Amino acid sequence: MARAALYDRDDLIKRAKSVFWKRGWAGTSLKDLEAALDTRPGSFYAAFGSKEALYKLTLSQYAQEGMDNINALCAAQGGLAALQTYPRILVEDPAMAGHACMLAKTFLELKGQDHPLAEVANDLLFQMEQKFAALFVAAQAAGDIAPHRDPKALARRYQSDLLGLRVLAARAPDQAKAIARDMADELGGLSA
Amino acid sequence: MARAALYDRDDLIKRAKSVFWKRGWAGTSLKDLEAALDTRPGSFYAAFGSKEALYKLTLSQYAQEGMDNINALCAAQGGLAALQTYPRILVEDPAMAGHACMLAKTFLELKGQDHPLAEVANDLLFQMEQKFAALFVAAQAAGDIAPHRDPKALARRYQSDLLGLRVLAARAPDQAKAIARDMADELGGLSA
DNA sequence: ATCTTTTTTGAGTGATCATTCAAGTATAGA
DNA sequence: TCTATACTTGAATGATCACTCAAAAAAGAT
Repeated sequence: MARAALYDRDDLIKRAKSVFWKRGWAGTSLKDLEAALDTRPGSFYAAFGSKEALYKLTLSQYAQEGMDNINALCAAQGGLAALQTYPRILVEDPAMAGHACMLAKTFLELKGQDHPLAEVANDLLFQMEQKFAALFVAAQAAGDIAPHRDPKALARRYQSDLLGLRVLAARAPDQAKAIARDMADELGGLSA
Repeated sequence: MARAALYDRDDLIKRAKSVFWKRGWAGTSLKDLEAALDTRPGSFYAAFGSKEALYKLTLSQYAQEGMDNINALCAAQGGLAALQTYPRILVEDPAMAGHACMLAKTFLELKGQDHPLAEVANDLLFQMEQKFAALFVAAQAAGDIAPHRDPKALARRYQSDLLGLRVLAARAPDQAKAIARDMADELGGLSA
């Protein structure tokens, strides 16, 4: 054995995620990361291998947190209520508001350059969509949503609305709140 | 008098717009632009001054084209019908599909770096919103939308939905068509 | 044909980019 | 205490970035 690392790896990923989320892929330089992580190049590359590998880790952590949030909401309130509350949280939680969805930002920034990270973000977005679809299925089984509705279509529309909502939240936070309310109301009207 | 320029300025802006739209601000290098415009550095800087100045011109041209499209739709079909057709066009027109809204992309990429272009994109998005609001007002006056609805709120929601729609259109074009249809249907239900 | 004015060319600028690596430092096990 | 093994440091790498500028080329005016 020998010397142990001075840093907490998960904490470094968390800090990197915050920087990448805000500044994007090309907008974040290694100097930015070294400052945020308090790390010198050698340690950085020993720990993560490359800027791209670290970005990938932050995307996974970001998506996992999103899943955790949904699951917590779901356990506390049930499926449909969770879907209704989630937009409001996205818009009101100071940790979220101000930045749009990191997955969507990554996809939009890098898709046109055929960068591998765009595909990673896209996959994670699809996983989210499937999670939403599962919640719609459950809500339908519980009788909260009329039988003739297609849960997959509802999930896609829900995610699409969420994306638009979060772009607006980055532009005009107060107006986003009204739209989050509208979304919740509409979900309530799906039983007919 | 003396030698005349070899290029058509508007055509150069159009070509630059296409590159910037696809690759984004940081993802587009001057080499990319020189290749797309068939221009050498000296001419480029004589014509546009800087990469940023050209990007600004492309944003304006992009927004102007959007306005023109809306106005044409409006003249042909009337206000509400135009609002209903627009999402479908955005998703089906091969010139549009595949890329999300350039204004939103620009805003999302550059907002976190406090880049001046983010504010430019934001302003143009607001102008679009006001255009939508005017159409909702007209549709209300024509009796197509119930009096208790708030046209400004409808416009914000419409734009938000459009943004989400166009992100999805960049990810999964075929699924976006179904959502464009949903949006049109919902607008038809606003008379109650 | 010559002059004047403008555009075009392309090598060159310094800055910054992500990344590497040899040398220095710290620690667990013997 | 000594040694083996890892981690940390920071100067250096070549590539690419947006941009400049002096010289060459082109064309209307006379």
